[in-house]
Amino acid sequence: MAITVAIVEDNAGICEELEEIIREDPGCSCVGVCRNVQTALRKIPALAPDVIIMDIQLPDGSGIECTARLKHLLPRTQIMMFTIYEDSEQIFRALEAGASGYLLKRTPPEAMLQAIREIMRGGAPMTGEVARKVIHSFRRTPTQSSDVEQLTPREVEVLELLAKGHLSKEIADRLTVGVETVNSHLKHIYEKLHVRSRTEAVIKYMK
Amino acid sequence: MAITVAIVEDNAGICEELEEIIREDPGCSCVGVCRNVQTALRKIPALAPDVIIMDIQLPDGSGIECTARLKHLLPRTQIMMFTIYEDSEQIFRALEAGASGYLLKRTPPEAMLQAIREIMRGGAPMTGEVARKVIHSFRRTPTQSSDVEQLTPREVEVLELLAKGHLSKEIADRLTVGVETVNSHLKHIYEKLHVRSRTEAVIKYMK
DNA sequence: CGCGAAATACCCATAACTGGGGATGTGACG
DNA sequence: CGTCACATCCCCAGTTATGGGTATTTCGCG
Repeated sequence: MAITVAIVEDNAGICEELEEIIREDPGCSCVGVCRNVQTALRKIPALAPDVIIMDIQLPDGSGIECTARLKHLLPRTQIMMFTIYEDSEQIFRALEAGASGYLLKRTPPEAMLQAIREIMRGGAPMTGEVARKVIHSFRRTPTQSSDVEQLTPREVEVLELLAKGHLSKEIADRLTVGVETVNSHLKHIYEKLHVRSRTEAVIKYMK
Repeated sequence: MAITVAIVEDNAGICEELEEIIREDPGCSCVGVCRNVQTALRKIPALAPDVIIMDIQLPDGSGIECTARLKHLLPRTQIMMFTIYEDSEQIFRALEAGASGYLLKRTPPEAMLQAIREIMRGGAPMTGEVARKVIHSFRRTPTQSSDVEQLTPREVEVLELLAKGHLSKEIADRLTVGVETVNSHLKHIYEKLHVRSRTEAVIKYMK
């Protein structure tokens, strides 16, 4: 059975090019084309396509907002961003909204079919630069760890419970020690993390 | 000029296979092979290869720890994980440690050369399943918004300052209102978020 | 053995927070 | 005009947290 694809894209040229490529492939069929957010939200839920190709810059709103709404209505539909924006802000917001792929428009159109198959296989097709930005966002800044890592094992244990929102008394019970002990640990934690309250400590711990 | 590659891998068969594939490519050259973490940390810094292919399970420790140390010594070297582990825990820890690629061992060896070129171009080669897991980690859970979004604008303002670690008094000054007002807002915030302390509120706010 | 770090526990004063009450003014909405 | 949500302020009693001590035990290191 063919993969059903819907397109949300305002540029007529790109739109037709995409449509043609998809129609030419026997494994895919294009079931709908929308030129703006409003039409997309009205028509696509009924179509329930397997894949949506989504532009970001649309005449009546953002494709990211549109992605969030459609993903909510169609959780099993895979949404692939197809845009000129390659700044981290747009990328992360699109992924938060529920996109599973992110291709830049400079990507050769032929690669789109490849990407559609990839996204249906459970992959996440991305342009190389996008992938690198995503990966980089995981990088742990070596600053914070330096602070947290000079805590003793016991102090880390206390801090973990603190970061779950427990009171000192609850932490004491969990560790089967006195409240006074927890207070002592907290004092040391505050000193080492250079903070003045449990809230600040938790914020620092959670980065 | 050829791309220099070092391999950290304990399995002799895989190791030789990788080495051969790399040697056969005119654009790459294999400059070192290590069978464990200790050797890798001793030999590779002097080799300063362009790319390191890193296993995770090594006889004398974790390739993730090894990745963190090598990346610190050689910031411009690209490190590609090559492993059987596909659980999110390992993936994210490897990326945090500084890896720029993550291939599973079931990946056909021929794809390795492709991946090496990709990683040098500034990309981030990943197996499809890995890419999807990475992307999914960005998904915003719709739970948070439900709770937080029923706060009034002013309450959100207070919560934001709370999440920066400020005391009630500091929040009051920043908003040019009395401490009592901030306390009132806090009471309402606690009710709406179903929490009992500022720390819990901040945790909930930061997800 | 002596030293220091870590974990444990206690005391205490001050400060901050929590949760209950009530009170006022404003602005939106029907 | 009345109602309601919101923001503002106040009081107060009880709890919790903060920061300054001190002290004991255990454990590893030289």
